[in-house]
Amino acid sequence: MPELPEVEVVRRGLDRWVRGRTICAVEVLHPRATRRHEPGPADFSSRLPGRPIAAASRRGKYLWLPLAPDAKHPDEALLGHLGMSGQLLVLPAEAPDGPHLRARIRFDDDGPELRFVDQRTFGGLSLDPLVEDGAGGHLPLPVAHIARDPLDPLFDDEEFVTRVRARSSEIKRVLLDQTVCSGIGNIYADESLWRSRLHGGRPADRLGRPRVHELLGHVRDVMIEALAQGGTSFDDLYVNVNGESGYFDRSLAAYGQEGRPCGRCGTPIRRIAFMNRSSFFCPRCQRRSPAR
DNA sequence: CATAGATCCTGTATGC
DNA sequence: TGCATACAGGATCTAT
Repeated sequence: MPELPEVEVVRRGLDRWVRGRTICAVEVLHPRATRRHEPGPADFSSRLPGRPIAAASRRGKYLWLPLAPDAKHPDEALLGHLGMSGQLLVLPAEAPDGPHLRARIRFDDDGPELRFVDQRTFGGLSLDPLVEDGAGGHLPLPVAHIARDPLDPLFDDEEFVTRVRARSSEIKRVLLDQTVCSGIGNIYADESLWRSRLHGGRPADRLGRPRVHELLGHVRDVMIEALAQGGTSFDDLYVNVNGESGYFDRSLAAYGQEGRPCGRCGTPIRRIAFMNRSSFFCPRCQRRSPAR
């Protein structure tokens, strides 16, 4: 599932293969692909041709391609979210359409095209105005409420710790709240909690500042490590989140490891249902009630 | 306002 | 074999 490191790999691919090119044709093949674009798929398709792509940007799990502004067009961006199963592929125009192709973007240089492929259709594309981010930058309007991510140079560690400790919810839920800190999904939440020896069910407001600082450090570490691995498994003409093969060899200590021995103490990793999904943890290293 | 839970979706895996 | 069910889960919506 694409979380911050996977999305960053895609962003880098888009920056390399799509930035500077001018869109010439857009096809929407599934209505859900543009459901977040309020004016509808026809409007989405008709407003993009002729617009050059100026950059490839990201905050948390959101990706966007700022479009070069001109006299007729204000600052706006092609915004994308991969959801659970979305892929943005750069492929030769003659490559056959694979299954679950939801949208196609062609360029006026007749080079490789951009395809949005999404089996479970939780992802989507839209065209949105850019607004100021309060620090001299811009971001798409639907992303304005999303917090900076831990790899953002302007991420404020002290503010994060304060905001986490202001919440009475379980710490895992707070980690997954994209308005507190963006980019963390179920996998990296479990991995960070395991490294921190924290049970995801611990109330956030009962953790001391040093504990939350340490947790943030582990969040950052696990993301940087995953990014370093992800950067190697892609070939050039293929901008891909290969949810199955590319990243499943990540060295996961907790996520998906039910029944396998904890890397620290050997106790079998347990799986419990939480927030309509699974949580994996070591029942010995990660106690719900802290030892006295 | 903060919080918790339901909901969207479809291919794959599992159970009877 | 075939059908039904569980599962994967990010973001948003609704209810309290």
